[in-house]
Amino acid sequence: MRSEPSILHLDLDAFFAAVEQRDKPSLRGRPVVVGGIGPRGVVSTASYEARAFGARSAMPTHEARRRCPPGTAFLGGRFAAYRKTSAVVMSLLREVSSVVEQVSVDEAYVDLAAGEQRDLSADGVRLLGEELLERIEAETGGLTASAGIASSKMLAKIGSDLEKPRGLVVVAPGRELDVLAPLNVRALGGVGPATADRLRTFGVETVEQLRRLALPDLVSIFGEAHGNGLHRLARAQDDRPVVVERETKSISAEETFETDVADRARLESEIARLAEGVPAARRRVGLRPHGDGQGAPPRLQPADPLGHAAARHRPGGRGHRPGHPAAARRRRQLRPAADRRGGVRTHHARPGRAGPGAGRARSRRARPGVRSRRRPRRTSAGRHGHRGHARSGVADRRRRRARRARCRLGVGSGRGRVTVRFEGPLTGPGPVRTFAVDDPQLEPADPPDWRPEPVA
DNA sequence: TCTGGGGTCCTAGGACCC
DNA sequence: TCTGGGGTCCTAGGACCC
Repeated sequence: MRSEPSILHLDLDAFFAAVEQRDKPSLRGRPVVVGGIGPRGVVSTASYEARAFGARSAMPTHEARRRCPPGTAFLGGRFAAYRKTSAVVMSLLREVSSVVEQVSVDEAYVDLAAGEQRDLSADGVRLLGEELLERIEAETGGLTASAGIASSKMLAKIGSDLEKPRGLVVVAPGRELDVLAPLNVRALGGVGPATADRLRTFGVETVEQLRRLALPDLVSIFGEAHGNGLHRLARAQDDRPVVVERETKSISAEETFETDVADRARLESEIARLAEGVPAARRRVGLRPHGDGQGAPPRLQPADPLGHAAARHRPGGRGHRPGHPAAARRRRQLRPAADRRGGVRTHHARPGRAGPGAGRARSRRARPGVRSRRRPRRTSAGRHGHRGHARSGVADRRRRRARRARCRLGVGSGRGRVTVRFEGPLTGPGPVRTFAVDDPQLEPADPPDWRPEPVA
């Protein structure tokens, strides 16, 4: 936490919907919903008019249709237009400071303390923020944004959300805990539905109540990293720096089928199709290109025909003993009845390989699993200390059951391979099969002068 | 027919080694 | 030979974010 309010968080208001309303005057003043418009689509952004009827982002589109009146516009989205407008805003931010961390297409942090000396008093940064919001409005054709300015990223982000739309909140140093105390724990970054559910069982709903839980209790409930993170967040302890570039660590491709797919052959061909796009996507983000970038498309081949690995790690199978009769039965029974989603993911695409740009990447990467459970890790609510998981619990088990019932097709990854797992309800005969996608582009070394391409 | 698609990070636990 | 501690490497699973 800094001694001055020198971190600004900017968030564009109902961004996708606002771009649509700007470009199509007939939509102004009307409810607009942007997102997936298919039978299984979800809402990306609802305009404020649509929010008045209860439409929200992440809501299934059919639910938004049910809530909104006739005349509501449901749009699939024009991402090129959104990116173009976003670029205008980001360049305005870079005029304010050279240290701008773009978090997503409509959100960024700005370090006001970087570079030239400026007035970092509460009044000074308020004036700066006011001018910034005006410029954004003028240069984007009327789009509004909200900003929070505070002594940490956490408080800046919370501030930008407090008076949306077109809000500007400066959290004066020393006032952080007062701002935080009455908020619901969900306002804290890293507290999602699972953590909030779990906290509620301990009678904790607000940040103030969270602050009364002792650190050892939080750690025993949520584990080392998440427990420590919650303890710090509740006390407004956050010293994450604003960083200009973020390294891409994994790429994936995923699609939800319009209708559930129960046919194994069809499933395999869909996965193969998705997998073919992965090397190209990887090149696009500058992750692990090699040679001239040409290579054979990935192939699917059976890797573990009996599905032992998949069975061992099935949800609910933790602590499962391989010799147990129930385990053998479960192995025989594993077969998805239907899948609604397919996907392929690669990540940590070049573990342990040297190459220009790779040194920094490797040193920053927390290698999965390389971690002693006895030695307390230095955790912080900073870069990644406040994420984690909630163990077991009724809600947790309920969710796991729901996941199985949805027949999700899960996808994992490994060194130099993409593995595809099938998950489904434990019904019917037939083994689960794990497939490896051979990707020749993962192996060869980079040319010595290779540099990652900037992420678009 | 409730719940997309792109990511990040953390943790449990098995295999293996000393 | 047995037992166990401690560490590393890796996979799978889960929570969370926009």
